[in-house]
Amino acid sequence: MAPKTENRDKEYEQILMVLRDSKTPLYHQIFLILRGKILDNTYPPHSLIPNEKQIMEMYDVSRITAKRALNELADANYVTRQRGTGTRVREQLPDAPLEIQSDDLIESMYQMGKQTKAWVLDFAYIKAPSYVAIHLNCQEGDIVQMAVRIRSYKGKPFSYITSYVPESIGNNYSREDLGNKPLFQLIEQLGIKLSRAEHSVNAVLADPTVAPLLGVDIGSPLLSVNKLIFDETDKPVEYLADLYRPDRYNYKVNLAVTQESEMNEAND
Amino acid sequence: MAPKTENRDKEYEQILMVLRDSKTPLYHQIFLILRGKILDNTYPPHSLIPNEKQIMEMYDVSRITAKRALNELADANYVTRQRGTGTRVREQLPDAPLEIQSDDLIESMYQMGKQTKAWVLDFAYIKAPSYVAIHLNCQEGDIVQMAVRIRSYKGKPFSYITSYVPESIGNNYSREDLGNKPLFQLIEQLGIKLSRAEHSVNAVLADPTVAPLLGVDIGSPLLSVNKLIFDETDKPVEYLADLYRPDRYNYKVNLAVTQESEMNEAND
DNA sequence: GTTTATTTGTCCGTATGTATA
DNA sequence: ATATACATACGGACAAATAAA
Repeated sequence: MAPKTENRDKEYEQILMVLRDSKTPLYHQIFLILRGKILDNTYPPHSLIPNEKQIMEMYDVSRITAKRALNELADANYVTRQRGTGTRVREQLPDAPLEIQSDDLIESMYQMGKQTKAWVLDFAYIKAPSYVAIHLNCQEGDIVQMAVRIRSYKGKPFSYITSYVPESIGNNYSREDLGNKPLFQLIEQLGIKLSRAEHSVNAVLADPTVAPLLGVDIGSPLLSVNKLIFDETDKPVEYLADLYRPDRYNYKVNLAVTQESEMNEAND
Repeated sequence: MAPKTENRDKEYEQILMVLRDSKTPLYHQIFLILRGKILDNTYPPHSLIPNEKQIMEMYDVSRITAKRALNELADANYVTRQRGTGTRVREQLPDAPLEIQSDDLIESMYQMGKQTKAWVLDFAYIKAPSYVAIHLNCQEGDIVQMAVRIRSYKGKPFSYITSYVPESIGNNYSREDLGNKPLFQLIEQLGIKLSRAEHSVNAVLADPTVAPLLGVDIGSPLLSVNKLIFDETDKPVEYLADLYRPDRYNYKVNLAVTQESEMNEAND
């Protein structure tokens, strides 16, 4: 394929441009890329990751740099290296990311509350900004409770959560409550039954506000999940804007075939 | 809160550092940030987005720069501006991102095939790399069919897809077939019934290989979705590593409360 | 209906870096 | 090497439309 090889050359030029323009050492950038693929399960436990020669070609670096990146992974206990075999992902990973199956609404939120700790950064009653009012289906001036929390897993922060709740619901619990119990439990204690949620998942860059709080560099990738949670009467009771460190949290979904889709299939 | 104001100052220093180190103009960076929030529905249609003064404070820029970012949004038909009122998100967005509800396995893949076009970049039979073999539950040497495709929505590329399929399945269709029909349909034509899928969602940075193909800058955020698809006998038949432009694709999930979780609740 | 605050529009002058002739 | 032109970005000032008190 002619255009491909043509592109290849340009790509390689760009690799040099980009990787070298950064202030972080080359070997550490490669370390981060490979660690990312280990933590997101692209390279699952027990798999062989690219060897020194392949890394030399992929990133156009010297063998010294490639080797150092792999050795960093080994030093950090992500992989084991063996002469003649290669570099293999360990069974037990250090700082394995929190994995939560986002299949069932309550169960996933329950697991989140059980396995992680929250720290309330901000807690205030404010006039609903236009975009929050639209999500919560209320008026622009209406008072809503806004809270900003950091969630930690095994003592390390992994998510930055901004929540908006209508005042009528929010003023039944305190700032302290929010640090001790998951928001969904505080809401359910009021006799409100949650029924469903809409999640919209995106990728964004860490901005100067969240980067230091999550302990990442500005401009590193974060998973953004906007959640709108409804009660039994299909009224929105909670709007969340969550940001996650991808190396400390895995958003997982299980999909199945439903009855309907099997019918749709038949129609083709 | 004392620590917060203390952080604020540091943050602002960093804003200057980071935003200004980039070669792209300040007003365009702010344009991109705001456009992202419009496209991911953080700022839904008809909502007011931050005004010039708020943007001046948020990003520590002059009014000229803030204004220009907002005017770029207006020129691109994302918002309408009105003196005394503010800047409001339009009802009809140009280049609205593709939204697919990833609730049902078949339906979501069917919608993807129906609404988008695929272009096969690469098509080859290779020895399964270690990490692919583990996902597909086969041996490391086994032959698998690897294909790389670009998917476009309304003529614009939005996803970079790498697929791995066992040889026994893959050699029943051609490279051309793959450009014309969704992979899941080609597989189902062989009498294989798909039953479930595991999705793992993450955020990554565009590397020099995918960036030009998706038409984004290197280092811009991409949504990464690793998909493992199983047949009726729970054998993995397809492993996909997908990368999406977040401004052209919205990954959406609907969660509901199941019977089980209501039982778990009762146990607390 | 009047006043006031908010928000955008328009204009000035200045400084800096980049690209071009 | 020099001069010119352009885009970016800052600060300040005033006008006009809108909304709230």
